[in-house]
Amino acid sequence: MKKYFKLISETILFSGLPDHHIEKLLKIAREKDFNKNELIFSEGDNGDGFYINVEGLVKIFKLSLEGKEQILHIFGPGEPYGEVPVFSGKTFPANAETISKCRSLFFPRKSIVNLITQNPSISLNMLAILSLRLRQFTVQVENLSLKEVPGRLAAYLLMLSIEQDKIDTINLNISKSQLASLLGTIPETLSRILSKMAGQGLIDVAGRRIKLLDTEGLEMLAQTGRIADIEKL
Amino acid sequence: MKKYFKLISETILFSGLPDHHIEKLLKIAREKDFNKNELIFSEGDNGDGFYINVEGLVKIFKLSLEGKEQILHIFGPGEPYGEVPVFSGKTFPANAETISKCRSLFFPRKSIVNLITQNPSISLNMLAILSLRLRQFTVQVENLSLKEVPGRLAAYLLMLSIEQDKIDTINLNISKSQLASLLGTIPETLSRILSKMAGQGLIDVAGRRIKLLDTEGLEMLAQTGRIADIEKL
DNA sequence: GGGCGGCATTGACTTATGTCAAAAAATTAA
DNA sequence: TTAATTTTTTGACATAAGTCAATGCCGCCC
Repeated sequence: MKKYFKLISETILFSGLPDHHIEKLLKIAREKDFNKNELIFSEGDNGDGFYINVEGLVKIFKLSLEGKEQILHIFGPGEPYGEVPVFSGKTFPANAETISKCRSLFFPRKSIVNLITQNPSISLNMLAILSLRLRQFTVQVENLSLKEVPGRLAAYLLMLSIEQDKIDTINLNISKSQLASLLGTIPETLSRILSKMAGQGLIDVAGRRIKLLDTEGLEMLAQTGRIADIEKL
Repeated sequence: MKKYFKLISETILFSGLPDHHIEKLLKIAREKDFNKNELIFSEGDNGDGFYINVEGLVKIFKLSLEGKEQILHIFGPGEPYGEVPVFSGKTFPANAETISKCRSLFFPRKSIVNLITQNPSISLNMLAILSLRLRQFTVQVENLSLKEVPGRLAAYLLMLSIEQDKIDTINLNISKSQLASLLGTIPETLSRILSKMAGQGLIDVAGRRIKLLDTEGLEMLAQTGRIADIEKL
């Protein structure tokens, strides 16, 4: 488990924690490996601990009765997930499944509650993480309710370009159908909108590689969220 | 401030806290009064503390550039709001405005962070509150993305009927245009759907008083979320 | 109590996005 | 490489929900 020392000590959750504490933590943690497209937990399950992802991508999502999927988060290495039941005392509010081959560390509920009780800085870190996640949710609700799909897509592309070094050619780390599910739409609609935006000279699409040709225009689209308002200008 | 003792000691946040602690808290708190439709804070403002509402209703909402509003929460007496900046270190992610004449208690950041540092049970309470709010957001995203407006409305009505004593005649505590904004739609659409559902014998509408005539049907509508799927049966 | 202003409803119309089906492209396996 | 499976794209069509505008309704305040 020593191999995770660096990663774990650099996570937001455990940053500022003295080394001997982190070593203790790593003794408590259980390594869990998952194949691609493997279910980690389901909505309604009881959660007796939370995870920190160390390798691969995990998606957190809701399903409708007809099978439409809405992705809530995608978590990469270093990010914790599945904490809600630990503190709320209720079940998981959504499903978790791997997008790729994955490895996560599992921390049992008891030990994390102990740690928080003894260590105020951890509890403040955890409060910060949950607050940031609430923040993200306000953005997602705003996107779904107040922006049309092109606006959500533009916002996502711009976010990626900031995440990935600010170069104007970005790489989707997920498939287009997963992206559709993240943006709250379906693959057909996403496909049409990608080619429409390419036709307008905003982007250039080549598989998972997307070149941002007009960041100004994309920013306007992301802000207004509505096609109609742009075409008025 | 003594008059708030009972209310504060019964909030989820401070439940289990010894009396002398609550008295200390009430000395720290500042009483804030607001008129109807008064802005409490705006998205992007710095937050140097959080609030507990004691009287009236507060809405937390996002605004689009064109002025469309999406309500995220409505908080009544005993509920805390505005905590995100306290822990995330960032600004308010949304706006807060009163729906009615209102009174809230304001707790400065410093004293609440102190309290948490000294009192692990408070920090666990706060973690529980934030976790429950994350849970609510997953439901809101699900509603917006996977359910059509009639489904969201049915779910809301059923929730109200549980909140309000389980009697089958419920009372909207907000105006219909505010309800539209909470459900992620506009008043015209809500109005049409209310009369459509009345026509189908699901409900009976008289101003803000709504009688649930067919809870079975409403539950099905709330679950499937899509009109088309119901009409197939 | 009467007029005023916000709230709610209704109608005609537009549009963004979903549905279904089929073809094309890309990825994986054999 | 070829075959097989999945992902993506394209087309024709259906529809939920938004827009704009007008009217009706109700509570509120002078």
